[in-house]
Amino acid sequence: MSKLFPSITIKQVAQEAGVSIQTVSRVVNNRYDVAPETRQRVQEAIARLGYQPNAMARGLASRRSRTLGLITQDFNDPFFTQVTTGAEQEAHEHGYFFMLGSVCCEKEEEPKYLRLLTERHVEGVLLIRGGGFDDADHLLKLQGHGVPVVTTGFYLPGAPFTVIDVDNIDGGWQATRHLIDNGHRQIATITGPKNWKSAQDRLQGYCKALAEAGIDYNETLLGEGSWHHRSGYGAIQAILSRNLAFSAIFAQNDRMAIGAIQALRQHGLQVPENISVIGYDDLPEAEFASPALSTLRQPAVEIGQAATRELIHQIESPEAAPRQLLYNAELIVRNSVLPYRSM
Amino acid sequence: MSKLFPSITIKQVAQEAGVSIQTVSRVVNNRYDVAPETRQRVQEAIARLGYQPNAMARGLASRRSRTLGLITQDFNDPFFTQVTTGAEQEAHEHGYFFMLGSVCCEKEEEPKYLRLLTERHVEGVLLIRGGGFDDADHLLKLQGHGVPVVTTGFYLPGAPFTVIDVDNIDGGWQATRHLIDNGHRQIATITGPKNWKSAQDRLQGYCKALAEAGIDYNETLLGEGSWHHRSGYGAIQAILSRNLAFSAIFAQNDRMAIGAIQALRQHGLQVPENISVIGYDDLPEAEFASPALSTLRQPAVEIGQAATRELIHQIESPEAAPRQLLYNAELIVRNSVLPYRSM
DNA sequence: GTGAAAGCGCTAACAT
DNA sequence: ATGTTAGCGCTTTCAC
Repeated sequence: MSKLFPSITIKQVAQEAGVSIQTVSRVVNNRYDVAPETRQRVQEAIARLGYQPNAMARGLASRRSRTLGLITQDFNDPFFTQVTTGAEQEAHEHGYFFMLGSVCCEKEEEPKYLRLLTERHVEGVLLIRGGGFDDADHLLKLQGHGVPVVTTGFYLPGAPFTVIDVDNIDGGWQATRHLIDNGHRQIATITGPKNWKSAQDRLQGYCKALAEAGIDYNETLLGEGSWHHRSGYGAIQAILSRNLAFSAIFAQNDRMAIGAIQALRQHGLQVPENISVIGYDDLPEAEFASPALSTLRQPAVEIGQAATRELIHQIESPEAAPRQLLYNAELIVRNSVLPYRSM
Repeated sequence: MSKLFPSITIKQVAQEAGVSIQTVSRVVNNRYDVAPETRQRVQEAIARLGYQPNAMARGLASRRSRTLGLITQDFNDPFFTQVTTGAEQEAHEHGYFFMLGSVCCEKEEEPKYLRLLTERHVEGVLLIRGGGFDDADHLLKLQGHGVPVVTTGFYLPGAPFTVIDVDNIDGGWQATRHLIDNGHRQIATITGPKNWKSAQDRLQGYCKALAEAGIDYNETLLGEGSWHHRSGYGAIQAILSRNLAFSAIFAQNDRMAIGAIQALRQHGLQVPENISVIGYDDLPEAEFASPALSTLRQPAVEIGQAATRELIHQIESPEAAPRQLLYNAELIVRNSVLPYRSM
C-alpha cells in the first residue's frame, strides 16, 4: 500500500552533471541565464538518467498545478464528448492537463466536486453543461478565489464567467426559417428540457422566425423532450394523438429528430414526403439516418478548444475580463425536408 | 501570471484549534488515535476556516497522488465514452480522480502522454483502446515501475496487464449464430480494422459459427471497416458491386450496420425484407434506427467500473496478480433480422 | 552565470 | 493521545 516512487530527483541530476540543483531547475524550466555549455551538460545528464520532474513538488513550490478541472453533465450526448475532445487537445498544447471532475452528477453534487477539484488546486474549471441552475454561488466563490470558470452550453445572465457557446437563438431561427422557406407554416417543435439555456434559446429563435413570417405561435404544437431519442419519439406521439395538423417538425437535437421520425413512421407518415423534419447538432448518425437528416451543425470541437484557450488565457492573465464568444450554427441540407404541398 | 493560492493551511487550523499540526493531520486522515473531544475541536476549526488540504503537498509527503491516468482513443465512439463514464464514477467512490491523458492521439504519441502522466505521478493507468499495437514496451516499463496498467478493448497476448473486456469471440459467434438460426447461410460481415483485437475476435466468432453450421467461409463476403457509419456504407457498396449473393450481414458495430443499411437501401434492397442485418454495441441509436436494429449489447459502463475497481485494487495491493475478466455480450432482438426465404 | 538557503504544506517516524 | 523533528522534490530569493 505504501507506494514508492523510486524516481530520479533533481538532486541526482545535479550531481551527475556536476552542477547545483538550481541550474538543473533552470534548464528544465528553459530559463535564459544558463551557459549553453552547462545547459548541454545538464540535458545530457537528464537524458542519461531519464529524469522526469515531479509535478507535485513543482506545484507545491511554484503554486501552479498546471491542471484544469472539467465538469460535464452527460457523456452520452455526443456534443459534450466532442467539446471534451477539443478541450483536451487544446490543454495539452499549452502544457495543461484536465482532471475529470464528474460526468453525470446531479446538480446538487456539483459543489462537492468543485471542492474536490479545489483541493487538487486546479487552476481553472471548464463547465460543460446545459443549464438547470438557479444559483451559481459556488462558482462565483470559486472565481472569487482566483480560479477562473469558463462555461459552455449555458450561462447565468450577469454572472461574470467567460462563455463560449453557439448562438442558439440564431440556430433555432435558421432551422425554422429553412422550414418556412420551404413553404411550411404549421411547424411542430420538440425542445430540450425547459431549464436548459440552449433549449430556451432555440425555442426563442423558432418563435422569432414564426413571427417574422406572420405565423401565430401555437403552443399545442410544442413538445418538451429530454434530448434522448426516446423523448422525441414520445413528444411526437403526444402531438399526433391530439390530432393536430402540421407539416414539419423542428427538433432541437438530432437524436430527438430521429426518435420523432420513428414515431411518424409508425403512424404511417413518411419523412419527408408527408412531414419534413430538421434536427440540430449534425451528429455523425444524422447523415446515416433515413432519410439523411437536414440539421444545424454545431462546431463542438472548436468550442471545446476555444473554451480551453480562454480558460488558460484567464489563468495566465488574471486581469483579463470575462467575455462571451458565440459561434454560429451552420445549416446542413440533406433529405429530410421537402417543400410543402397540401395533401 | 504568478498565481496565488491564498488558502488556509494546516498550520492555521492547528493554531485555531490550539493543537499541533500533527493532530490536525490525524483528524483529516481519520486516524483513530485522537481523543474524541480534540477531534471535535479540530473539526470545528476546519469548518470555521473552510480548510481544504492541499493535495499536492499531501502527495509529495505521502508519495500518493490518488490520481489515475486515462488514455483512450476515440470519444466519438459511444462505447469508449460509456466506459469512461463508468470509470469516472468508480474512481470517485474510492477517492481517486482521473487525469485525461489523451483521447485521440496517434499510437506514436502514446509514450509521450504516458510520460506526462508519470510526471504527474498517476498511481495507475487505464487504457481504453482497440488495439493496433505491436509493442507495449512503454506500458511494460510503466508497470515495472510500480504503476499498474489495466486495459479494456485490447490485450497483448502474454502481457501482464489486467484486462477487462467483452468476450468478443462469443459475441461474434452469438451474432452469426442468430443469423444462422434464422436460416441464413450466405452471411456477409463487416469487420472493424484488422489490427483491433475486438475485430479479430468477432471475426473468429463469426468463422466458428459458420464452421459449426457447415458453412464454408467465403472471404469475398468480408469487408473491413473503420467502425464509422461511412465505412459500413462503403463496405457494403463494395460487396454489392461484386454481385455476390448474400441474405444477411453481421456488422461488427452498430454504426457500420446503420451505414450498411443505407447502402442497401440505395441499391433498392430493404432491411429486413431482402437482407437481414445484425449489429454490435447496442448504442442508443440502434433502437431508433429504421428498422430497429438487432444487436449485441456490451455492458460498457460496467466494464469501466470493473476496470477501475481492478486498477485501484492493484494499486492498493501491489502483490495482486493481473487477471482477465470477460463479460458476455447479450443478444438484443429487434426488427432487422427476418427468417431466410429464397427470392 | 551559478550556488546557497529557505520554504511550499503536508506526512512519517519517532518522541513523550 | 499528542507534540517534535525531518524531510518529500522542487522553485524562489538573494547572494556571489
